[in-house]
Amino acid sequence: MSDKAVRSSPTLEDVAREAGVSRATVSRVINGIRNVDPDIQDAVRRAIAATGYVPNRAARSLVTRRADSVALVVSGAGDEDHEAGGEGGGVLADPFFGRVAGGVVGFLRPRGMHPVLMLADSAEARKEVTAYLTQGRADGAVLASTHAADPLPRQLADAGVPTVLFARPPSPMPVSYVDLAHQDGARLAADHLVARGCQQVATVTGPLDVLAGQDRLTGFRDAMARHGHPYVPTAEGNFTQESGERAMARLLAQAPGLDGVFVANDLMAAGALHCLHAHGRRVPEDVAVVGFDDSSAAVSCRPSLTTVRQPVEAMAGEMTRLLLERIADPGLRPTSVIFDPTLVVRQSA
Amino acid sequence: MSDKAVRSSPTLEDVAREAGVSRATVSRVINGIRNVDPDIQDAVRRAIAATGYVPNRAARSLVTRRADSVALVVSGAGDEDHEAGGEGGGVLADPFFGRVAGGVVGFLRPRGMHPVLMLADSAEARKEVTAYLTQGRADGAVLASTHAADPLPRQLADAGVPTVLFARPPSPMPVSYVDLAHQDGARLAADHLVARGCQQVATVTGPLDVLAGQDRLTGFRDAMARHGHPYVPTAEGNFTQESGERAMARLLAQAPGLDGVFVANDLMAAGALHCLHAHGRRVPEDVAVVGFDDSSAAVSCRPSLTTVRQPVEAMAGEMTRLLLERIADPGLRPTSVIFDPTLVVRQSA
DNA sequence: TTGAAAGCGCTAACAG
DNA sequence: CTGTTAGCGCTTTCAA
Repeated sequence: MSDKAVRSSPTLEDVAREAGVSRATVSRVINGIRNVDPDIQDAVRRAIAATGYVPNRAARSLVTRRADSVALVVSGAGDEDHEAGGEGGGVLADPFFGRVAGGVVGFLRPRGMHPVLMLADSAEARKEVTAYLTQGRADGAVLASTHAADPLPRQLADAGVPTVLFARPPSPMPVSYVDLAHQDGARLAADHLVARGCQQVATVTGPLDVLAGQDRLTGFRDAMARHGHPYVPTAEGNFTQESGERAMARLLAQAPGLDGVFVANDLMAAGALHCLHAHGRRVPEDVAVVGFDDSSAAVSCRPSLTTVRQPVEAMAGEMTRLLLERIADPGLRPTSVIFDPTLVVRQSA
Repeated sequence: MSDKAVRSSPTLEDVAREAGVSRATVSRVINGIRNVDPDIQDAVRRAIAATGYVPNRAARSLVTRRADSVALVVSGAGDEDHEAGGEGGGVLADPFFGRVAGGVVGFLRPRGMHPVLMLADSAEARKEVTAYLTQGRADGAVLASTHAADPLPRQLADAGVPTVLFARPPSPMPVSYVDLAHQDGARLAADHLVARGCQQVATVTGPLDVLAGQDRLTGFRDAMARHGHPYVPTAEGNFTQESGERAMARLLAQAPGLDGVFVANDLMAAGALHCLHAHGRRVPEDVAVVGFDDSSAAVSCRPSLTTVRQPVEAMAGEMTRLLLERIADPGLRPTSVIFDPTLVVRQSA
């Protein structure tokens, strides 16, 4: 036996000894710093392989003051579910967050990073998120909020935490974000409905206290006005399937002769489809329906949904890229990247 | 100006000076070690508040050799999607993983922890996961696999990483897991179908190379046999909605007179509903349908699904509890916890 | 019950 | 181009 037991993993010191060089040199090789003799690099690499060395992140973080990690925060404004041991499923179970997570992971993974998943749906939870970031356990955060009034973006900005948002913040603040050209998307829907000959169109809107909800409505209204339809019946939903079903019923009562409807997201559109079916209206023969998002709901509906596609994964990827950029260069000024929607034509319109 | 600029966050040293004690004492107070004079404790706490001290996790990890963090790994066996910058949305977008994530976060958050989200859907990715854990960046992993042949559980076990699986591993290995009593669930479905008077029942199975798929089938068959129906027509699906739709069509061709069907998960059941509707069969009048999982699909279907509930969030929470237990006491022998399913009656049966 | 001191493994000046 | 050296902030014996 040697002086020390074989336990624990090898350190830089061990590799250095094996390679017959100093710790510093090994460190340089590992961190890809040039100015290292190629022969020595080889020797070091061999030594690393021989010892099975893996760097100790904590030690590195301690000196670099970087966690080499980012947080993926799913946030709400409410004070809903508290610790129970099984809550929060609701928010995370939303396929939308799955897509965001997929985009974030897709970007991070090739770079050897993985996000820390945090749920911030209460004041308490938001404080924890801020504390976590402040502690330096993650170098920054990508944040997707469900509610417009979410105070977390501002909290993080104030705390000096590099942050990138999904969607423009409702009140101006110096923070980067990615978003979709919602109005353009709504216009796509309007143009399609008009092009297929709809004479009386209506719309189920999203919650109007959310920017996306507003923008999709105004975009749709403007486009319809340009097509000579200044008045568009509307009914507000809250992005859930059930609310879409109810809103559609109200629309039908309000405008029995409607032959086209733009629903501000696919989930509500699925609800609208059920309502229409229950009322004996055929889709798309009697009523054409256009959704928004191109979520999984769009393809599982019958008929499948013609919808405005939001490239969520790409947006989440870009969000992550922006974050890493800011982390690397904290002096950077906030930016925004706006993505263009596209129309996906299926059966419903 | 003092000797050093005000930059950077305060350290233990600063707190100690402020409180007029030593670093060690402050450390003891922070870590809740007894044998510290109450008065001094107060002084220290005041000093902590005054300085706004937050512990540096990296420094702590360096000495404790604990990351105080766990990984939530979503794994597959395939070698599908590679780095592209937006992939992986598929797996994570599955509401099932959302529920798992919700359960894990629900358990972890009250304890001040947050999971690192990792996707392991290629050999490359699996190596990265193993490396990450081996590096000690996380103390252990909760793992949910999509495919039965996933080699990751074994890899982690071999690497000595504390691991807890969702679902029993297909080949025996010394690892803890939580699972559902699938056969009991299938029996619940059979009993319900028989009780409501179905004479000719069939079943759409899950993929039969997956334990859950097998168990649900054998459980259903056994129960039906006990009810005097030794033969049950079956069609295999792969847990996707589309496969359920196709399998249902095959079943209809095979047994045109069927009046009851057990579908091994809700997604396929939704597909079956569409197929039945297309064939002019009313549900539940002509054909009663029972699903499995009680996922969000179950309530968004029309008619809504009577289904066997799998308490995913609770299972994920328990999985996390087991993991923390193992991390705290690595000597512990592997255990398993089996949850009981319940029947949720809605409209389809 | 408290303090002094010795590192944990790594990076980053600074010499050579 | 490489080695020496000094910590990063914290926990933890070991004495007092």
